[in-house]
Amino acid sequence: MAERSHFREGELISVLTTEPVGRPLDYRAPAGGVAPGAFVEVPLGPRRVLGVVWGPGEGSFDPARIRPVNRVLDAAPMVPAMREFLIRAADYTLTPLPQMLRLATRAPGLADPPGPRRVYRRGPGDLPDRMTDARARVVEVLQDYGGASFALAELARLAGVSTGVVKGLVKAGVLIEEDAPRDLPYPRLDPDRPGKALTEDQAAAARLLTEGVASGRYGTTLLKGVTGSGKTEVYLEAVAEALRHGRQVLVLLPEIALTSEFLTRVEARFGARPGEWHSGVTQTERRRLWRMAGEGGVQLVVGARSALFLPFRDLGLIVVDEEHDSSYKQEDGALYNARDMAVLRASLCDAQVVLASATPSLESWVNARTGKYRRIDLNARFGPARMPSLSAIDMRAEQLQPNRWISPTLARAVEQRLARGEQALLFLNRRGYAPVTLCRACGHQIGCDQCDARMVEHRFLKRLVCHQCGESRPMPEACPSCGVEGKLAPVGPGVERLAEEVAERFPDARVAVLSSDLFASARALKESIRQIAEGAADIIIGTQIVAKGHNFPLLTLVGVIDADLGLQGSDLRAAERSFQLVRQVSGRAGRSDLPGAAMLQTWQPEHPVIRAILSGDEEAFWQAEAAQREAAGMPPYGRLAGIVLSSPDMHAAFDTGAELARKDAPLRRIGAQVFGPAPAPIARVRGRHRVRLLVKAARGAPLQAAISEWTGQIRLPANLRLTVDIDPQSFY
DNA sequence: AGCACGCCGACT
DNA sequence: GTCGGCGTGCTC
Repeated sequence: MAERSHFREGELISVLTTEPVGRPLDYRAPAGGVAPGAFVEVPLGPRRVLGVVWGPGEGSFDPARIRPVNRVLDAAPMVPAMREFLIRAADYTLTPLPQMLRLATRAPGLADPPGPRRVYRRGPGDLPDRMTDARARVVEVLQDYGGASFALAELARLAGVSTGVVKGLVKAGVLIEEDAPRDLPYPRLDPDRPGKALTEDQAAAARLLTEGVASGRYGTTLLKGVTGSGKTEVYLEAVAEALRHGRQVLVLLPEIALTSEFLTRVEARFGARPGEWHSGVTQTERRRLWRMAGEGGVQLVVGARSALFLPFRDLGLIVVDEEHDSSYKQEDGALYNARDMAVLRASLCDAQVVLASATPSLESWVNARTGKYRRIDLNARFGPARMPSLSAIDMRAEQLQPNRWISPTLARAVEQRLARGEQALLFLNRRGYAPVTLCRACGHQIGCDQCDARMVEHRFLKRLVCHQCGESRPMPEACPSCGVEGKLAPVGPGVERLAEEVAERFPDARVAVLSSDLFASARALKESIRQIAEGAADIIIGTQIVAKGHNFPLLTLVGVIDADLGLQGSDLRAAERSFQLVRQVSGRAGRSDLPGAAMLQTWQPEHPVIRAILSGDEEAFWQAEAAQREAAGMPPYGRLAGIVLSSPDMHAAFDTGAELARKDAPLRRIGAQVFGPAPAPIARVRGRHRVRLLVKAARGAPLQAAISEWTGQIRLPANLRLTVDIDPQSFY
């Protein structure tokens, strides 16, 4: 993007704001001028809003009414590649550009003046007569960090003391309290510290990634490695190479719970902690990281998908860890897939992308096969650990009591592990006590008032919870439909109910339930996982959060309670997701030197997905799945877009849907078909009725342009919202 | 997103 | 006559 480097005072400039005004507006450059990409505050009607200098003014607006920029904010200007990224991402996802800019400015206090903050450091004074353990720890931390200054809370946390101890040391003359500028750069990472010794395979893989980074050009690599093969060590070498070239790195992780383990590894490898970006970090820290991304004061950022919209100055590498994970797809607000947007962003700033996974998405697998991505396989597990042995338990042949879900075969296997002092994991991807609550008097199933979903009993909370909208209410005594008391019965298992069965059958075992809703915070969950990994439990009962990259060295048996869950339904990705999930969770077994086993309880052992998992022949599974999608013209061989119309009035939504379906000429011109309108999978959410249309097009078709033209034909009635989801993750 | 403008029904 | 319902459109 060739552009002017500076606009002089009074010159006409166009500014993109975060307000939903469809295009940039013209303003006059302020005193002292302004650079393209600069973050500015501009007047808009009676308000002052955040904006970015987008380029020279258009000049089509009445010059007399053009107002000047209020002030230029104290932040590094957004680089051209970042602006281009926002434009392209907006075009791709059919999201208005201002909303895209909002994603890129999600940091608190961007407009604040750069004021000082109170910090604490070691002074020249001697240690006081009254030394305590707590005081010694504070002094030790300060020594470890060699004269650095800390915010009060941060220093107290690092030393594991209360803030009072720090204050006390100030009084005693040991510490100095002073003002320091805000938003300091992050400690430098040293890429040349020795890393872990790599195996030959790992070193070869690392070499390929490093060469890519050193080329200074765009490229995407699928790094496929079985659980425990050392993917992280390998891509950390690519990170090191980017750091050597002075370029920034972003590592995306699907779960906050995984970050702290990763931070520890980064610290061990590079000698300092990277920047951290997710919903759990403090506001001050978010602000600091956002600014340092632009200034180049942070070399490595570890974060959730929204970190992709940080205004990096010079991004040289993006790692998308567990790239198949469905949480990379943002499902509310702007609909984007962070994995795909990472590739887009990298292609615009000459960066490399590493997509890491043991069980890649079919999209990435196909892209690697067609040569669009490079593929590197890590096959051997690191050290003595081997892949677990896999077997099916045919539930048709098992003697199962009513309301019991652990088969005798699985129970015997669990008993063996208990006898040997090893751990067993029972995996069931269902939160709560029971998925259905049924009235035995009238047959009524308790549903959510706001959604067309069933309420799930959470016995631990003594409440019914809607997993769709989060609505909850106390567990009733009487049936809300017929009023009869004491006839409500749970149907089917959730992890809480499974825990009851386990407690009955294995009364001496220590049982831990890992389900996201049972923990107050990501921190608490993480701590619990750490204790369990160290042996604090004999039997672990878990939902899918256990499938995501945690290490349990003592674990030698994984029992999948319902391997068929997720095979039903007509969801495009049901087979793929089941395959990935079951493989991931069975990969938890036998990570250290103990051999592991995984047992899958299934009612249909002959199902192709179950057979593919058991055979261990992943390539055969992908090939079969890819052939099926290709024959059906489905992604990644065809393109899809989902359109959801929502309104409090069901008829209004349906009528508009029908009108859209009738006026499909713009779609027909590109050879696309429209299906629907039909009630969306969850036909009612928070009192709004949802109607869905599906557009299917050939791979190369200009889908976005056609959809814009198509939906632009109709005027939406008030109260009716239309959202477009390009490349939807799931639909029915 | 706000906020003003404006075009119709119910009130003093 | 005038207050106020919220549908429509503008913000440089």
